[in-house]
Amino acid sequence: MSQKKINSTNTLNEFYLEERCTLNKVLKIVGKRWVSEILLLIKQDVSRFSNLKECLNGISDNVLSSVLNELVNSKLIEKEILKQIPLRVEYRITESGLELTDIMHQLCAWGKVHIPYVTRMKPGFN
Amino acid sequence: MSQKKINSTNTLNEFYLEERCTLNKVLKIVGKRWVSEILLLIKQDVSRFSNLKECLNGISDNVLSSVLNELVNSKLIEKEILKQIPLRVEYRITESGLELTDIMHQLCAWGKVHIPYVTRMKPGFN
DNA sequence: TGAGTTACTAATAAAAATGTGAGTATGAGC
DNA sequence: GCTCATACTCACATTTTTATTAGTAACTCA
Repeated sequence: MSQKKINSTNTLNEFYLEERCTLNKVLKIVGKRWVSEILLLIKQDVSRFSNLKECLNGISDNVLSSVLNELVNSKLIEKEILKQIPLRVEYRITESGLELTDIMHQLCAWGKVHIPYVTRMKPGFN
Repeated sequence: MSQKKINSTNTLNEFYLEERCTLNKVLKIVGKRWVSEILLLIKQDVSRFSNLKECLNGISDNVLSSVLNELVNSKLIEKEILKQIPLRVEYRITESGLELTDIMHQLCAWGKVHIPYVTRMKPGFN
């Protein structure tokens, strides 16, 4: 994994923005790849590691695991380890996470109206 | 600038997610560093390159320029080149961008309630 | 002619995000 | 004791994102 260099301009800029407005902290969490999909799947009761993996074509164990950890850490989901054999773990969305998904749905609705007109930069263009 | 490798798993995963849900396209645009700040500043009539730069401690010309281009490209802002000497350019938020900022304010309000409880991963932890 | 200003762009470097493949712990069942 | 399954973790490689430095175009004013 990457090690952060505490004094790099990159990290300083990140801290600066997170101090400046909470929105930047929020976007730092939900703006990462897979995060919103995983949150929405868990909301729809896809609650297990292996089920999530099935639903997300191409995600690797490592990445799924790390996103789940961050979501637990951010209290958007909860993790329950069931004393079963074989080992079984369930993830569930929290009240806080649920509120966030409401806003994400609005964001998505906005996108459906406005994104068709958006041409993303072609690779290598910018 | 970076060149995209069309067939890298990274790029394929990105396309997969953008196909899967518009939300991922939206987050890909607004989840980038500086983007939300710049959009909100332009909404507050900070309309010129140099003024934006003053407001954003530490942003470099290159980065500001590339974010502005992407925002124009995504039709969240408009660019007007004024026939003045010295050269003067003004950016203004569009109707679409304005709608987006409404949702961003909600996201920010959510963050103010829930983020205090969030401990971000320490550098090097995950 | 040459310096100054605004609003950039290009090449490249540094850092972080993302992905790969192998390995781990637990206990069941053969 | 060996293999299997689930749900991971770790070290390392790849790719993208972000930042740095230098330079450009257009036009003014001295």
